[in-house]
Amino acid sequence: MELCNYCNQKSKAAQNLNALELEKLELNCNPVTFRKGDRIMIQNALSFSLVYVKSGMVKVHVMGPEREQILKITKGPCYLGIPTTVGAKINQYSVTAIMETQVCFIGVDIFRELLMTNGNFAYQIVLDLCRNELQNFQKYINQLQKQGPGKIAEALLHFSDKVFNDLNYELPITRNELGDLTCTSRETVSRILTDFVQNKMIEVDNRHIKIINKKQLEMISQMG
DNA sequence: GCATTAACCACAG
DNA sequence: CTGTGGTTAATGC
Repeated sequence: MELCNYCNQKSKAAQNLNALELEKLELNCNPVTFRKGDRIMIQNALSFSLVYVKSGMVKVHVMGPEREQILKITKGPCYLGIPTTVGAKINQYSVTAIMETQVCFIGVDIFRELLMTNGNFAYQIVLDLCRNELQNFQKYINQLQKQGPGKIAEALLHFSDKVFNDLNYELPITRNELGDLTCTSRETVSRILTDFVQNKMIEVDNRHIKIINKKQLEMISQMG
């Protein structure tokens, strides 16, 4: 087993742990590598561990009454499942790898113990949860009040700014999933993308996206 | 009414 | 898995 002490991808929170605490963590930390498409957490399953994504990329999604809803696409390093594991026992959502992803499953009991005994650790976790919630509020508003082009523009910019830090990138998901992420249909996604191409805002080659006119995309994203 | 927007269906690469 | 065309329903001048 990998030793947490020597882990080169320690979270900001875990950097506050002392040798003894890291040893405890080690006993309840199980590293696993997932392939693209593998389910890491399953909605409605009982779970006693949360997930620390060391590297890779995942989608967090729920099956709603009508359709699949993607809550977010996120890359490591990050914690996932803290709300649903610490706050509930049954997973409220699923997590699926969209590329090769290395994670550690961390037992909820040891995690609770660390929260209670190490304030600096706990503070970093709270900080993380806060940022997450704010980001979620932002997404609610965007998705509820913007119309199609605004939502798609926002998603494209999100990948460019927050995920890849590049104007050129490989879209990690299908058009269908992009629809599930932005609350539109795959048909609408593909129409809007060709529209963006015709208006010279982006270039598209299958999954490859190149943002040419970022200003205008931002305009559309903001105007809705 | 008429225009806009987007979902649903169908069908073709 | 994607792109496109037709149809339909909702919404807003």
